Amino acid sequence: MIKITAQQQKVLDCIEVYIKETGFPPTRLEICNELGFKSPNAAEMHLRALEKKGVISIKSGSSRGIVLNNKIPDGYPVIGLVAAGSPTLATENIERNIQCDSSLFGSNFDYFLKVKGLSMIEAGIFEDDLVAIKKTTDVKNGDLVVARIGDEVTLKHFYRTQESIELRPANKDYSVIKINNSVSQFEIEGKGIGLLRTH
Amino acid sequence: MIKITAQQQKVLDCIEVYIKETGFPPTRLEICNELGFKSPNAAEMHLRALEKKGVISIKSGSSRGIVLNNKIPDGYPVIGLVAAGSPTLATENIERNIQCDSSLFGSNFDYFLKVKGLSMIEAGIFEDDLVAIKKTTDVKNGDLVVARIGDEVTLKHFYRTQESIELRPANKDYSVIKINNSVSQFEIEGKGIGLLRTH
DNA sequence: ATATATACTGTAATTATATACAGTATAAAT
DNA sequence: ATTTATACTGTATATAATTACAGTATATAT
Repeated sequence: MIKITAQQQKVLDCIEVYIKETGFPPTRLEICNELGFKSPNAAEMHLRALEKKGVISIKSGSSRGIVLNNKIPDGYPVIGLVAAGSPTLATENIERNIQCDSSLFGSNFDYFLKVKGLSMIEAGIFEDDLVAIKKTTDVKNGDLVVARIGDEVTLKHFYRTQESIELRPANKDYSVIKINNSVSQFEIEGKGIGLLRTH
Repeated sequence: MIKITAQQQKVLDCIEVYIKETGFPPTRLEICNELGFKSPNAAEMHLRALEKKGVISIKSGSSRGIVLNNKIPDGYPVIGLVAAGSPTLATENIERNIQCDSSLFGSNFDYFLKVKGLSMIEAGIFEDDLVAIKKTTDVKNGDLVVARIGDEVTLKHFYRTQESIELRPANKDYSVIKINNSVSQFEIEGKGIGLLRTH
C-alpha cells in the first residue's frame, strides 16, 4: 500500500487544482508560491517523492512535465446477474463500460448490475435496468441490496428483524427470503444507490 | 463565424493530441517537430492567429501556456416540470447539471426532466426520477413523450388513433388525455430515451 | 547506532522556452 | 494597387524552468 505524507498530499492537490484551473501543470516555483515554500528544491523533493511512490511521473527535461498517474477510469462496468456465482468484476463478466461521473448518483459506486427478472418491479426496477451498486456490507432496513446466498445472487430490499434477516421482493407474486442460522454462505455484496434505464 | 485555415486546424489538432497524450500543452518547438516546421516562429505565428480567432488563449511568459478555449459542456441540465409553461432551458429553470456522456442512453439527448406526480408509476417512472429527454416531434406509438397542452406540461405514453392522439398514463387511477381538434396549443416537446434515479 | 525518509532554505548553473526581429513568398481582401 | 492575412525559414536573446549541489533539522526504520 502506498502511503503519502500530508505535505506530499498538499503538493499533489496543488498540482491537480493548478491543472484544473489552467489546463497545464505548474512549475516548481509555482508550487512553491502556492504552498509558501521559499526554495524550488522543496517542490522538487516532493515531486521526486511522489514519483517514487508512483503517484506522478516527471518527464525529465520538459518544463511543466508533471504527469498525474491517477488515470481516470474508463467508465463503470456493467455486470450481468449470473445465475450462479457472484457478480465479480472479472473481465469475463463485464458486458460493457458506461462513461459517467462517479457522482452521478450522489455518492460513489463500483459497478452497474443488469437486472434479471421482475422481483423488484413495484419498486420501479424493471428487467434490464442497470442498478448502480456500491460495494459495502453496511446496509440499513429498506436498502436495496445485492445479496449472495450460496451461488445465488439476488437484488432485494433488506430488512433485519428480531429473529432473522429478510430479503423482500417488490412484487406480490414473489415471496420473502428469510435468512436464519440454517442458511449458510449468506453475504451482502453491496447496495443499490441509483438506477439507469434506456428506453 | 470564425473560419480557421487548414494549417491552423492542423496546429490545433496537434495541440489537442499532444495534451491528450502527455497531459500538458506542447512548446513551439514541439509543434514544429510534429508538423515538420523548421522555425519556431512558424508555430508562434499559427498560435497568434488561433488566439486572434478566439480558439486558444496564450498565457504570456508561461512555458506551454496554451489554453484551449473549446470548453467541454458542463453536463446536462435538470429541469423541473413546472406546472405552467414549457420546460425550457432558460437558466432559471435549471435545477442543476449532471455530468455524463452524451451516449449514456444510446442516442443523444438534450436535458433531464424531473418527474412530478405518479401518473407513470406502472412504467417504473417514479416521482423525482430524471427522464432524459431528446427534443423532437418525431414520436411513435408507445413512446414516452413530453407534451404541452396549453400551459400544462405532461409526461405520458403517446398513441395515435384514427380519431385523435392519446396521451396515456401508466397508472390506473389516472385517465387518458385525448387530443382532438377542440384542443388548441398541443405540442410534442420531446421524447424520453432514458431514466436516472438516485436512491 | 546508523541509515533512510521527510521537510525544508539558499544558491547557482544549465537547458528549455517564449518571443522578437529580419526575411521571402503567395493568396485574398479593400 | 495596396494592404492584410497566410505561411513559412533562420537567427538571436531574454527569461522561464529544471535541476544539481550544499546545507540544516526532525522523525522513523533497521
